[in-house]
Amino acid sequence: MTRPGLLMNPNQKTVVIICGPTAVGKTSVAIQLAKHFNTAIISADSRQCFKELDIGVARPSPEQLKEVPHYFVASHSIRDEVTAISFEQYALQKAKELFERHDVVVMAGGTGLYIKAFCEGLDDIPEVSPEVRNRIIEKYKEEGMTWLQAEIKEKDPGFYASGEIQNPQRMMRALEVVDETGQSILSFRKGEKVKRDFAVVKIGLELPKEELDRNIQTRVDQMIKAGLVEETKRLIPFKALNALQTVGYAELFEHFEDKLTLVQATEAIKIHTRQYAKRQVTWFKRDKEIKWFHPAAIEPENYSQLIGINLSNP
RNA sequence: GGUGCGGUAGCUCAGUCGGUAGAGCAAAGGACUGAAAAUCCUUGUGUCGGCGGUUCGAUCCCGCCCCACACCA
Repeated sequence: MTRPGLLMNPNQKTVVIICGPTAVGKTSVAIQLAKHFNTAIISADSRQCFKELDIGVARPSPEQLKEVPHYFVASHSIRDEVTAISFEQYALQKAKELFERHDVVVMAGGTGLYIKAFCEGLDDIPEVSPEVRNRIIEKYKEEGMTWLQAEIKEKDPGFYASGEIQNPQRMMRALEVVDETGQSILSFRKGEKVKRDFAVVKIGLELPKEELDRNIQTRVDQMIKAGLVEETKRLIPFKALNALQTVGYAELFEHFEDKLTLVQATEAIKIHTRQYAKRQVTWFKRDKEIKWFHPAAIEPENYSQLIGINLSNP
């Protein structure tokens, strides 16, 4: 049981993170694990947290949710502002509460930035007032990239020099920080990792590409059968919200605008989901702390070995 | 059968007044610190339908053929 390098203090509280691309099978692995340790799951998924989004974000079924308590699933509204920072705070708070009664907490999800924020924290950057933020968004809509680039070049030449001057989201973020604080966003980015008072074990799930592609195809077809079109139709009034800039919904909005047939939209969802999965893999592969497994390899007999902890449940 | 329009990258198409060609999408790889299922970066790819002719040179002009679509019979 004791494996050098993997062994942790048996008394230490541990978060077991199940990550990996969409449709790889995180949900059921996480549930298995949580049941084994008689604990709960904190989701790390930037879209499953919205109660208005169900089919399109592959929310765990009511039966699954009943098997194990889940947090950050259907817990927020699409009108709420959910960000990496608010997730960090939410998840840390939940973990703290759960550790009062459990030694292990499971976290499962595909949003790499959220997991990173939870494990290492994000740099402290002063809050930006909504007025400043909205003014920049409006101005960008009117004047476009050229304006944004000129603004950044003038107000934050350091950021301008650092690249990313084709990326409107990053530039707007940089701009709002200088406008708010008078300082470059770079001056706040210390990149220091916060030490948490719990241990973290990161498990990545991976499948051969062809198999993952097949899962994605099947899943998208099932979503359509399960009523994704109707779910999306109800959300048309909210399509401008950030929460709905989401694969599965965006394409169907286009369908409702007669830009795509239903068949074309379904095809587009599959393609965009594949691309999303690829981006997730690129992100997670960079994290050398993640140990990778085929989902089927995660079974009760191997838990302690895989996870490298010797915890049985109280 | 006749007329018209077309056949160019995996797909949709642009283009070359004759000097072997290019966008979007897809694909592959990558980045990522308060929108992250978002946003952005990099990179291929072609017997330009076939066979002949004209020409120093044809994907482009000419002829024939094949295929698709539309209309007329």
